[in-house]
Amino acid sequence: MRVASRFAIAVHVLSLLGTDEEQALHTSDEMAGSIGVNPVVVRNVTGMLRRAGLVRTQQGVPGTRLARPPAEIRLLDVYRAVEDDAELFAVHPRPNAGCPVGANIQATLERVFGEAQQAMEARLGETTIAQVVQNLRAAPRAGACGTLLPEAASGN
Amino acid sequence: MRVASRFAIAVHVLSLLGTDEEQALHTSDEMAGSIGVNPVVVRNVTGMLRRAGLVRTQQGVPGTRLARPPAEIRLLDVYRAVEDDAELFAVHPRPNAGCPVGANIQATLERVFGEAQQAMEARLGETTIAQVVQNLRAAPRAGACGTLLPEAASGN
DNA sequence: CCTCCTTGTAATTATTTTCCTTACAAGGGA
DNA sequence: TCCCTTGTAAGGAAAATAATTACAAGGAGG
Repeated sequence: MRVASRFAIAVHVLSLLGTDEEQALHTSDEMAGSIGVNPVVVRNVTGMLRRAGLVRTQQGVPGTRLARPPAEIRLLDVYRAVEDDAELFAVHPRPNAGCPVGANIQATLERVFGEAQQAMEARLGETTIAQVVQNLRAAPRAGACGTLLPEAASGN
Repeated sequence: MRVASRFAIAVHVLSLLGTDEEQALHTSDEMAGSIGVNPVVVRNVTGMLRRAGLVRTQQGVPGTRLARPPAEIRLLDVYRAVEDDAELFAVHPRPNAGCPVGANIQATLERVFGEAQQAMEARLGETTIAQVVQNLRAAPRAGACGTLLPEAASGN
């Protein structure tokens, strides 16, 4: 459990928007019911997605909609939208500069860790929201998200 | 900053052990001086590395040494030793099962996120401690780790 | 114009992780 | 036996994450 669940929530939001393009009205309350979190969390995530140009929202106007087709939204775009430029690996901050290892370990680790993170991000770049939606449809279950009970968000 | 710096510390430890195989005596205090952390942290990390079969330590006997050559220790081995089977990505725990998206999102996310994590781990599997040590030597600086002042760990 | 609904965002609190430190038992070597 | 080490539990500080409250900003419809 390292990458904040904000990323998973963002993918969930985009999946909701991508399942029925332009059809249903997706408010933060409605989506919060499907995700199981507080509506404010959804609004914070949609705000990040909006600043990244992935969705369109407007203050005062109910609903969130995709800014482009699901096939053109890669999970990497979503990741960067909600995680910004966060480093995946932490490096200890105070190695001893008087030691040959300590003096150079940070630069070396940043390089090696950066390569690993790039590999992860490259994989995220190969999957789109459209593929996620297709995967969700492959194992569908009945129910409508718009008729959720509020308790769904707080109940355990 | 998601993966705990424990991983970076573990790589640092193994780099120290790998720079001068079998030569110097590497106690937890001495390594803690190079890393800039409390010796207990080092002992906890070496304990995990020992249980993973990467180093040899013995209660009562000073020093830690590698259990196999640096070229045969991949960063992936180190990662697994200190992070165990931790999931890199968090998934929101309470999606609404009554919604088609909410009912299937967890399985889908676990698959997609798992692929991304695998890509990252695969990259870690391509780098060895020997390579890290070689990289450290490419930009050496004077100094000896064994003569460190204790303040190095707490000072800023 | 006014009311009602929404979104946007700041601020607070709670919960969980991570990190640092103290303390001490366990154990080998001189 | 003494002195050093490692191993580990336990406490607490600090940071990150999550959940919630509160309210300003703003469009839609009457």
